[in-house]
Amino acid sequence: MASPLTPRATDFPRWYQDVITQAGLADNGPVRGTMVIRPWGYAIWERMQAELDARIKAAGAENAYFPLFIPESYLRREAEHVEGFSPELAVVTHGGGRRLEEPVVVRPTSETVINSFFAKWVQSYRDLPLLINQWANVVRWELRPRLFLRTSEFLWQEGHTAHATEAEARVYALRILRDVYEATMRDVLSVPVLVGHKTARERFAGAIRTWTCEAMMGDGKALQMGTSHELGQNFARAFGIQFSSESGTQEYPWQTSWGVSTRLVGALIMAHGDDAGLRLPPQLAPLQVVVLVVRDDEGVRRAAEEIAAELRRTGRRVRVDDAVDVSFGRRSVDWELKGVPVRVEVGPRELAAGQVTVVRRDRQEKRPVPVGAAAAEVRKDLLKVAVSLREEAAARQAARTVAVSTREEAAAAAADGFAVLPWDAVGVGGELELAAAGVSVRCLQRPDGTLAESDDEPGLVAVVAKAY
RNA sequence: CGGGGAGUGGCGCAGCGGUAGCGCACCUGCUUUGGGAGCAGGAGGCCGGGGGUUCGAAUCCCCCCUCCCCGACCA
Repeated sequence: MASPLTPRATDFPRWYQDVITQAGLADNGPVRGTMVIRPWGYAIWERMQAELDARIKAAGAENAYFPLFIPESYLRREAEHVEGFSPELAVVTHGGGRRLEEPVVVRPTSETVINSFFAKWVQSYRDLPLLINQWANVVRWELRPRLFLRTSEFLWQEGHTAHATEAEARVYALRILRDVYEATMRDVLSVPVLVGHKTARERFAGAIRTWTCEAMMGDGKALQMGTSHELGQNFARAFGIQFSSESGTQEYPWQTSWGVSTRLVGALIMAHGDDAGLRLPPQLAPLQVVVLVVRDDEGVRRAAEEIAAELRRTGRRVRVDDAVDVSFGRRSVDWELKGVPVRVEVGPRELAAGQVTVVRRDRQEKRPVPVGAAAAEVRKDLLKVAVSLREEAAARQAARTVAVSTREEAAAAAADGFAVLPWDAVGVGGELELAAAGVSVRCLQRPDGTLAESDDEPGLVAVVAKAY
């Protein structure tokens, strides 16, 4: 039987769709661009949420919830913001069987509603900083949807903060970028990312500065995984947020906003998946270990249960697959598609020799392990999988990143990887030229990969790639 | 919105004037079970919609609808 997946080298986008279907991650919804997230996919998202939520709270933000419906007039208050979002708004014109006097938009993001309340809540410098996060769905009507990567409705987290000074806002935006986003991507998703500055062209509508986490996918294309924005005083002015300073003057606060979405699930698939399916880092895997009963046998079942029980006692997420009426091959393939990091095969033959077989999903190598040592070996393997997935992704990124010096070279090199060149060699005009070639400036950094103070700092380099 | 394709059981497709079929999946039974098992039996389809041509239309003609792919926007 052939693989249920199109090989990545044959057609990467199709492979991506195949993985989502075969691993049971999601289905298309009935309305174009909408997505049904199935249990296996949702469990992965829930774990991402939990990890992000803990880090967001550690950074001092509190969760709250704001309404789905926003008065259309709110969007218009910030000029760039409306302009940026108008093309993708879903607008509700009728409610309760009547035409609404003022249409309401389904939130594409919540800057406007949240800031209208910040105006009410912020009176004094003592009310600052105000650090709010919300988990919600948002709608941005998409012409070319792709499951998890670009859907008309998606789930995300959006943080919104107000600070007394520009410097404090900047520090907070960067703290979220590094301590929450970059750390989660690296340590939880096992996806190494480039952090950098967005160019004016790629900046969030209404922001004065946008920071980004960009990762390289299995086909060499870039994916924007998360952004953190400095909003300056734009929204504060638009929504009349003012506070009395210590010296008694009325001031506008400096704000930030930041978000990551279910797109992270797409990133995980494309960063780690192989021709056998998904490869999940143990930190996110709904099941970390499957103990597979190879053949129906009393002793085999007992041994499998014992290994599973020991792993559960030490906090691992384990399932015993004893569906022996389904062929061994079928079950192996299914768990590989789903990306379970480690599989233990228990069969009568090896058990007679006092052994079981342990298979790491990332390498697909089988090795015999004494029954008594199985649980301990599995625990070690789980740690190794997390590291090796990250290292593999980092190695790919390093191997497919080249330094170039002209826009022509950058466009060519970005065909299947990242091109790095002096930002001076691109410039605002050069970005249009690159766009015509199907590539874009993903971010600006200092040559050593660190973050620049601003996008006009001298000597910056541009990372150029094809983007999702 | 510009260019290109396609609509036929759950999914993927064939059939292109004679009244609908294949693969996978599904159901039942038996045999299997160490890498997507085999055999036998079975269920499931206003052939996208409307109109026309014809003795007869999934098939030919006209109109409409929808979806997919490629371009400009995008977490």
